Amino acid sequence: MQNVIHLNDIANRAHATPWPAMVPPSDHRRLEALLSLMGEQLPDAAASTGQPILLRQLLAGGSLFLEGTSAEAIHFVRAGTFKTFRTAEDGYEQVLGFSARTELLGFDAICDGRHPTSAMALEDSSVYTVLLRDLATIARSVPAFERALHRAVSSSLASACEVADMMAAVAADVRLARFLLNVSRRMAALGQSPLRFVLRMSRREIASYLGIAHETVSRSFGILHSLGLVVADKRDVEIVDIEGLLEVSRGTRRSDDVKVRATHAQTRRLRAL
Amino acid sequence: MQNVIHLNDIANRAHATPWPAMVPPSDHRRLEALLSLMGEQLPDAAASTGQPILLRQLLAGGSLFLEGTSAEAIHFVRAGTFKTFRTAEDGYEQVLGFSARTELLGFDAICDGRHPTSAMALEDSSVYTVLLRDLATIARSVPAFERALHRAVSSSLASACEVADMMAAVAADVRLARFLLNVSRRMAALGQSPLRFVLRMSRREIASYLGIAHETVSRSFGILHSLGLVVADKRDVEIVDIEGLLEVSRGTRRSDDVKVRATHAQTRRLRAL
DNA sequence: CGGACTGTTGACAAACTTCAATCCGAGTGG
DNA sequence: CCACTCGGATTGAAGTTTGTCAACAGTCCG
Repeated sequence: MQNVIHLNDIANRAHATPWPAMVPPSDHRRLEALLSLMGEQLPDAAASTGQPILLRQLLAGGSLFLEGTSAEAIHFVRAGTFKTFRTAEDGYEQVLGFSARTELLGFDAICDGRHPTSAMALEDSSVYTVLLRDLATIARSVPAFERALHRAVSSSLASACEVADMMAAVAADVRLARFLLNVSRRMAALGQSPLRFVLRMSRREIASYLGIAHETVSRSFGILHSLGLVVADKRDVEIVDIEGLLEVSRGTRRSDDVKVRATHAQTRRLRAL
Repeated sequence: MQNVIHLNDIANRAHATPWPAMVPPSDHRRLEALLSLMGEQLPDAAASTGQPILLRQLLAGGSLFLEGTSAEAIHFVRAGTFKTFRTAEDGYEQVLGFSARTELLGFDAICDGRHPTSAMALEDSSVYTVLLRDLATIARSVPAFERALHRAVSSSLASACEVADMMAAVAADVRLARFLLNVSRRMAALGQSPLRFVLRMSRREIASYLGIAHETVSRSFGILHSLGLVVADKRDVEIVDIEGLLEVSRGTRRSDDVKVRATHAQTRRLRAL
């Protein structure tokens, strides 16, 4: 309900703002731009299929799609930042990830036709949207698009692993260190400074993402600061000692669990011979 | 290294066992079986492309692929159970997920050509293997395969969300409750009893997956037992009161975090008008 | 039977969540 | 225009959960 209102609102103000909510498709150039974004060569000129690729722009706080709604498209982030999240029955919001330029959103809805998550813009953002209806056609007629899609999906899976990496194994300050290093790497990949950046998400969102209380996030920032590793003022972050931060990020749980596990695995393999 | 040894060993004993490690491709029938497994219609007879789809069989404890090795194929689980995991420098093993029949493994390696995770069989298992070299060709020539692939990838993404759901938000006994319900649903989806099943993984693996100590897993089993919700003897589990288990699984953190967040989002949207 | 592993339980210390108070910045309304 | 409110962020104190260390029962296998 809220989203309907919201989307309408965005659409309504389209005439009054330099950010129209939905740009009508302009064949080929759009595809070219998308492939360029995703690091693929331009399609051979013959590939001008005229398939509709939409450019959609959202304001900070705008929803790209909502949990539970039917899946109609996938989206490649062109600019800005999104968070994906699920909302529990009691209203608790679990942040599942943050997505920046070149990342893919909405693909997890294909398997059952409904979005298992919501996605919201954390700042003014824009995405290339490909309708599911056209997906197979484009993929088949433009190999470069298919490659880009496969890589984007694969990246999504890989970064899902990183989420687990951060949440599952460690103390709060180590989680925060890993999070900051993760952000740092992403910034570098986007050609921005990996040592000085502005977080686009609130402490609460970070806390939900890392699986800790937001007060603990603040305290962990304090710990990293007192160790001389980072300087943070609200959302402005500077990494002072990245080596030290890496050192902290290596902390895990007690590791005796595992060595036995490895031994066990070897045992099983040997036993199998 | 170990895996090379291992695979060779498996291959060596192929002549002495009913479980050959690598079955030579037998065109078309293999593809048909794979598509049937993935819930797609048989391809039109014309689609007999003769693309190699391998059937690979592994013993309990065998590695399907190892973290850091170059990616050469993707795998559809035909039978058995796998765990995927990453090993930290200090040897701590973070379990990222468990995969059963119809699930896809190895796709997260496509983006950079190296496996970010390892996969190991928890019991005797078998997979259909499609070489990356052939992937685009098959996908383009067999639409049903492409659909199946997209759905499988999408499912992987969706279940990655569930991991986050379990690990990030809750007390240990709630995590365990969610885990058991998750297993229960998967069992149901595979046509087995959702109320009585055998876990294929150890307490340590569950603990790593849920991000808690293995002793805490034992204690949480004890709590769920004392609440009259489940009866567990080692890896044999019976869900006695699934409603009660669902009730427990709904527990989250204090939820005031979120409601404000929603208000905030609305504010931003309204402000934007 | 010894060795190795799984699973369970107890005790204690450490870390975290929660509740609470405060500061600050931004937008609202008088 | 300024006081006011609301939410973000930080910090303190208290209570609880959980991780860790340790010991032990049960199982499988050589």
